[in-house]
Amino acid sequence: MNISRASDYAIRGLVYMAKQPAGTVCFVKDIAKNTNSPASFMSKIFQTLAKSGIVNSFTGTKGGFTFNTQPENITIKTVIEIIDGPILLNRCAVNKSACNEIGICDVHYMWTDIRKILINALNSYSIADFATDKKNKMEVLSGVMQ
Amino acid sequence: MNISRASDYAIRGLVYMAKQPAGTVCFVKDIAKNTNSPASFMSKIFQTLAKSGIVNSFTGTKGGFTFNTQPENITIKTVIEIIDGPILLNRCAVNKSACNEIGICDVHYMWTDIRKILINALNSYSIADFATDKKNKMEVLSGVMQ
DNA sequence: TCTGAATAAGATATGAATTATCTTTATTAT
DNA sequence: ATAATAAAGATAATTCATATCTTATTCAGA
Ligand code: SF4
Ligand code: SF4
Repeated sequence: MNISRASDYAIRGLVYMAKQPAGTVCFVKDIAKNTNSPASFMSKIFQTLAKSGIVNSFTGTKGGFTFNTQPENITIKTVIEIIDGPILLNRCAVNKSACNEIGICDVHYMWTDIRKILINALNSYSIADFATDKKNKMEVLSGVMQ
Repeated sequence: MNISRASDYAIRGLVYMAKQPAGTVCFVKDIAKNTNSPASFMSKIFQTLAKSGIVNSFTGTKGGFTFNTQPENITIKTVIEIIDGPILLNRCAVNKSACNEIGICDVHYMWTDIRKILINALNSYSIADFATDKKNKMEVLSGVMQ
């Protein structure tokens, strides 16, 4: 039921990037430091993000990462899918051959239903939502905070 | 993000039980056979369900399991929590000491929000929903099925 | 042009959790 | 007694999450 640590790090790493001036080339070292995450692990994570195309990577001295997609257009669902793979609560959700009960299973439908709800929720937040001042964000996201 | 196999088995095992006449004492052997699940594993799972109190266990010949809570009142959330533990998408959701970013973390609020949505969805289905004829169930749950 | 530092990319290792299975014990009906 | 059942505990196999280590790439400066 948990998302992985890797996804948590990825999201917060991208939020850190989104807080920098647009176009800034960010080093893994700095991203890791500012998110209290292991640099070596974060490096791996950003490799995966780069492969997916949502960030650019530049090797060598002065290398690093920049956004290739606007933070507004990167949803939490997108990030989790890149890092953890397809979002699913039960194996039958996406892969028909993952379970041979499909067709006779009473509860299969429920999982597709709940999965839709979850995906919708994860899609309703973008990286950009967290890049602005925290107080403002809270007010925007929750409507009213006391 | 996945629920465990154990929870999947538990849910389908309980649905099988709910299909039997009320009060029937069910053997793990039969529950496992009718759900295509490993009997030894299912035995372990029902031990846990019994400990939680939602089913009764009877040892000895003609022993087995019966409901201790009406299937209508056993939601999917209940079952998953018994088997997999508290429902959470990220470690910060329930345990404040699980992450030392809490307090400074930009995205913490999001996880509490999405968690609520997920829990609500899991609570909207009960074991009894799947114990009746499949076609009827589909119609009830989805409103209109084509 | 060389050398070295900074960086990402790729390969490997560790550890924990999941998914079972096996064995023994306790209980009960016949 | 015997057979049938679950409970309990130990252990094994597998998979996955997590993290580190090694290699390749790029660039700046001598
Ligand atoms: S819910 Fe049904 S179809 Fe889905 S994995 Fe479980 S048994 Fe298979
Ligand atoms: S979202 Fe923030 S508070 Fe929650 S686990 Fe991740 S870093 Fe910690």
